[in-house]
Amino acid sequence: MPGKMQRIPDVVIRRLPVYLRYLHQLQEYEVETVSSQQMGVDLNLNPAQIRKDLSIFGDFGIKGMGYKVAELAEQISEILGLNKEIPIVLVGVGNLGAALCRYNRYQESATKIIGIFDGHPSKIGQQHGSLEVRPMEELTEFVQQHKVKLAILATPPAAAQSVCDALVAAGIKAILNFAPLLLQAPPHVRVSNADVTSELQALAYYLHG
Amino acid sequence: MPGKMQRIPDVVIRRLPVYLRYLHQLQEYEVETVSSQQMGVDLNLNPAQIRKDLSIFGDFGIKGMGYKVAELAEQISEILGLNKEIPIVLVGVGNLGAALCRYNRYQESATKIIGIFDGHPSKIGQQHGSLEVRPMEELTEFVQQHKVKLAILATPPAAAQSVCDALVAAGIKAILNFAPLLLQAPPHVRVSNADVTSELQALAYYLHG
DNA sequence: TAGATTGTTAATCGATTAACAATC
DNA sequence: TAGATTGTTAATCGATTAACAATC
Repeated sequence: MPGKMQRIPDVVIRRLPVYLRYLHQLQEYEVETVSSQQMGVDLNLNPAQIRKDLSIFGDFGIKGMGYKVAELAEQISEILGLNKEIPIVLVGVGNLGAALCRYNRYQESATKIIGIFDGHPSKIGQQHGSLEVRPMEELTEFVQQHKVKLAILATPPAAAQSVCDALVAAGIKAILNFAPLLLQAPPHVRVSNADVTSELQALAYYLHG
Repeated sequence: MPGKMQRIPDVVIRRLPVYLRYLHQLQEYEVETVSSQQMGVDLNLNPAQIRKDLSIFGDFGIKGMGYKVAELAEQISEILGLNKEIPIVLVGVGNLGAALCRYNRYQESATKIIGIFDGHPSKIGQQHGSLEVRPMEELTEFVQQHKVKLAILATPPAAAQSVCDALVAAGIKAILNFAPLLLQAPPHVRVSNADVTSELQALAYYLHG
């Protein structure tokens, strides 16, 4: 669909990592091709939806045959921009932050935490894996020097908005926010909320009803 | 709207905790009433949507005046079932699990982790806050004895599906899944995915484009 | 009362799904 | 070729938003 401009819904973008992980799994079992029908069964999705999602980005399938697993995985990686390493800064090295930090090392994903920051003096210099906690004062320079565009925010809620502002000012384009509050950020900065308490509260609804 | 039966979209349920937190914030500032207009501005939502969401559950507002903050917070808590403590079991006490465990104590929310479990022998008996890691063998009995309906799954992906099966068999009704894989669960069990890698990969898309 | 704001209906918008011609 | 499965159009479904009568 060359040249055709079109807004891609966020809900589609959020399914791409799901497809990608599934394809990687198939690769482990040395499956070479897969149909949208089969994907639909395994992922609990409508096959037409899967085909539609994929066809937004190109004609990746082969009629009568399905999709080549390795090729499709490659294409989705490319769409998401995962072919090169994506550097991340993490701000707030508390319980959760430290866990994410260690978690980071075992994952083989393009996204990689390369700098960790905390506002609390006692934390500065602490070692987490191969990373040392840096003071907030170094944030802007670090982000700009390493061309970091993605940040994880895991501070206490009281500090979150000012950290967010600092990240935005430093040129960050997207934030994964674990702090339990609604961040105010300009429209060109994408914020994704991953607050555990809210998730649990929403699930609580389904326990009665 | 007494007696009127209607399916409530998940997207509405997921907004309720957002409203609730906002109302709690207003309470801290001793704001007594709030209009959907004001809420819309502060939460970046359409006021009509907020009114519609709330009116599904009852007539909580006062025409010409707005909503009483304390009363609305109470109502939403009730809708979500947060008026009584909601016991949670956490399975998988790795980095993330342990962090969630400690995190748990500082939050003042109705949802509370009361039992933590791990399949790895070396972890059994470890203390995390006031909780001691229990062996998987005790899971079913614990869940049933304490009438636990909500679980957090934070095991490595290889163990996740069998843990999920065990949780379902024990009578769990909802699972917050941090493991990076798609869990297969029966329709009466609600699964919410909170996989960090997928979140980051989706955000990666917005860094170029 | 006059002004403000709700709850709700109707209009709009957007996403999902069914259906099928194209074609491997 | 016959069977299978894509990419895409059209139909459906559902969620968001605008508009406004009801009313505090």
